[in-house]
Amino acid sequence: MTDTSNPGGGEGPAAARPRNGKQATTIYDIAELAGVNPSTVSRALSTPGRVSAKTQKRIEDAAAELNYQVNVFARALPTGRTRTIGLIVSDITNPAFFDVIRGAGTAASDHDYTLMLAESAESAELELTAARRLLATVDGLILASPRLADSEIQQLAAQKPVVVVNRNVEDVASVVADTDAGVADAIRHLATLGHRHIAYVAGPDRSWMSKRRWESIKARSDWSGIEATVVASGVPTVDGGRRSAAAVREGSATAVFCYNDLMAIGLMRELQAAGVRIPEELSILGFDNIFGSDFTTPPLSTIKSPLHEYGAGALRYVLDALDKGASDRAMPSLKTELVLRGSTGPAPA
Amino acid sequence: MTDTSNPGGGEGPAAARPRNGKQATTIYDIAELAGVNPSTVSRALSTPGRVSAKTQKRIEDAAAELNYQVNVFARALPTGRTRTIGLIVSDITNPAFFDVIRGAGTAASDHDYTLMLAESAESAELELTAARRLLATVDGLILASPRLADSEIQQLAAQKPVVVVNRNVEDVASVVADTDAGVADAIRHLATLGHRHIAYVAGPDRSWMSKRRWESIKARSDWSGIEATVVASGVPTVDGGRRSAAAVREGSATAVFCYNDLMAIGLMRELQAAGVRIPEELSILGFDNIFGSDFTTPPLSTIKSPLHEYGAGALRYVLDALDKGASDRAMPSLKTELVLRGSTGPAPA
DNA sequence: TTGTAGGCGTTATCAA
DNA sequence: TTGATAACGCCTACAA
Repeated sequence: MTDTSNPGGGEGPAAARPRNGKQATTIYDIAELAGVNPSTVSRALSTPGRVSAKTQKRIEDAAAELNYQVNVFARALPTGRTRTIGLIVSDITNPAFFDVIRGAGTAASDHDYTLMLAESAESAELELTAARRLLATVDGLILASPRLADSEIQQLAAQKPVVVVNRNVEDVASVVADTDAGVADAIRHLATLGHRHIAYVAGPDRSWMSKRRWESIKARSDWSGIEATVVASGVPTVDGGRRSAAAVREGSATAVFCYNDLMAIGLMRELQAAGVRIPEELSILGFDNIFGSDFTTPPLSTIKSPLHEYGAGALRYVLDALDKGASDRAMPSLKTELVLRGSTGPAPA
Repeated sequence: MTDTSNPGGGEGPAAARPRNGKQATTIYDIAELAGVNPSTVSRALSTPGRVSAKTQKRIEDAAAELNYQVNVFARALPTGRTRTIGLIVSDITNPAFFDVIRGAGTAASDHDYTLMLAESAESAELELTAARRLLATVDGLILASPRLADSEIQQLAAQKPVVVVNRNVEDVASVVADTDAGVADAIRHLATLGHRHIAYVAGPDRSWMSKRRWESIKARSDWSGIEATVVASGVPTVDGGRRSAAAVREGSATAVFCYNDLMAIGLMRELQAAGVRIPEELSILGFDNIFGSDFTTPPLSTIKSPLHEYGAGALRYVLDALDKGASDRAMPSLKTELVLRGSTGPAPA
């Protein structure tokens, strides 16, 4: 269709060097040009301060002139370090991970690290494969909403620093927000609006956070004298939400929390398609406050998660663990927050 | 807040080896256990077929018993190959890239390659940095909707196989869909509905595809005797679309194409907020058919792009280039397609 | 402060 | 078919 020209001539087995045929420049070239020993070049370039200012400059100039680029593999071989952090998200199409990714990415850049991103498409097997593959090349790993078993995660964490996001695993560092704060506000709000019975549409069974959210809702409802029940569970997608519509209608709840915004959107649309008016007949709440949660009519009320901080916090933690060997750094306290929009209203009479 | 326990004891400089203290097993260990030379192990494990069936099995058994894992750095040093392909997207928060990423990711897995994902956040500088960094470690690179200058891309392509998506760059392989097909259908549809004047809200000036889409719209409008004008341009986001609302209202067009769905959604919402009824007073069309483009009220009419195929096709091309050295493989012919939903209707009288 | 020399784990060349 | 041996590019004791 468009350009099908040769994107670069192959030159057989010499794939290591640039395709223009010239050898990539090494510290030996620099050493020669600067009139010093290669080891001095290595020191100057990797451990600034261990070389006299004069030779430092000479070496830097030579490096610049030769357009030198470190060979990360050669460096990784003796050190084992790559200045790279891996991030695995359970579903790249879930906008909730946008900000997690951005947060981790910018935090990585800030520290001159590179982020390697992979997704598991909600599959535990794929996740394990990706994790193992990544772990071989990165210095540390962040698992966002992992579907892996605790034992598998612990096994990974035994090899290199690992941080899980949105989940707790014994002996593994984790970044989780305090869901209680947002949930408390939400339930207080619903109580004020006259709701006496609320429902929860849960996420996947393997989701630690889905359970956590339910516990929070349940505790808070009890406290407020409101009845709360789990009416369904499913995949944490728009489609999963759609499929929960029947169960929701069968119940007698006048307000329903969904495990996340995606499910809430699916539920709302399916219900509306069946003629149910939102929020007049039913109030709907999501979790996370993802991109697009305000596109719907009515716009979705939701409990906002500090997505960006998940990513940034997790990354900083990994870096700390890398630096200090062990990390006793306290995780920042992250809070959720109620975002009221149009999908919640007074309980029907 | 949650678990802040030590995610793994540091053991000082020996970061290369597993944290349990044991050395990682090498081909030397296998050689010893199997009673052969390390070089034979290397052959057996990397170039199957160059070793007798008997020793092959012995080596594989030994490798399995010792739970051997190749050291990718050590392998990359002499070969220069990592079985890794880089993918840089201009904006990770644009759902249009979901399927591009998925397409490339699964195609990579199919061929036992790993995808490294990075984003440039619509910044040419960040993109160049990311591209250079990636290029050092990957075997090939895919640039999706790059903001780089042609010359910069050509420079990258001179080093390793590079494919650009959604853009044409001389002497660089590219994957682009035929926008004419979908645009022709759309304009025929609008003409039938009585529209005589349409507008185009363009994307970023650096976007090759934005220009391409305009050309297609213009050509097709001329052909149908419809007047077509560019009324605005901006960042390809919801917000960018919002900001084009004023310019759109000032014009006299009764139907407007936006560079992408994100802009179309922003425009529609801004207009609706100002009391404009869609599609009664104005028809709106987007491009790509992204996730969420049907969340709006009315749901968005759009021209669907073969997003998944962009990713898969680009990846296969890179792999081909890697294999054959040069690649004269023809790109698959990709077509766009009109998706009619609720944001288009008869021209107002 | 700088030079010397050995090693990181694999692949590749050359003999045997 | 297999074994010995030299790269690959960099880092790091150790010695000067």
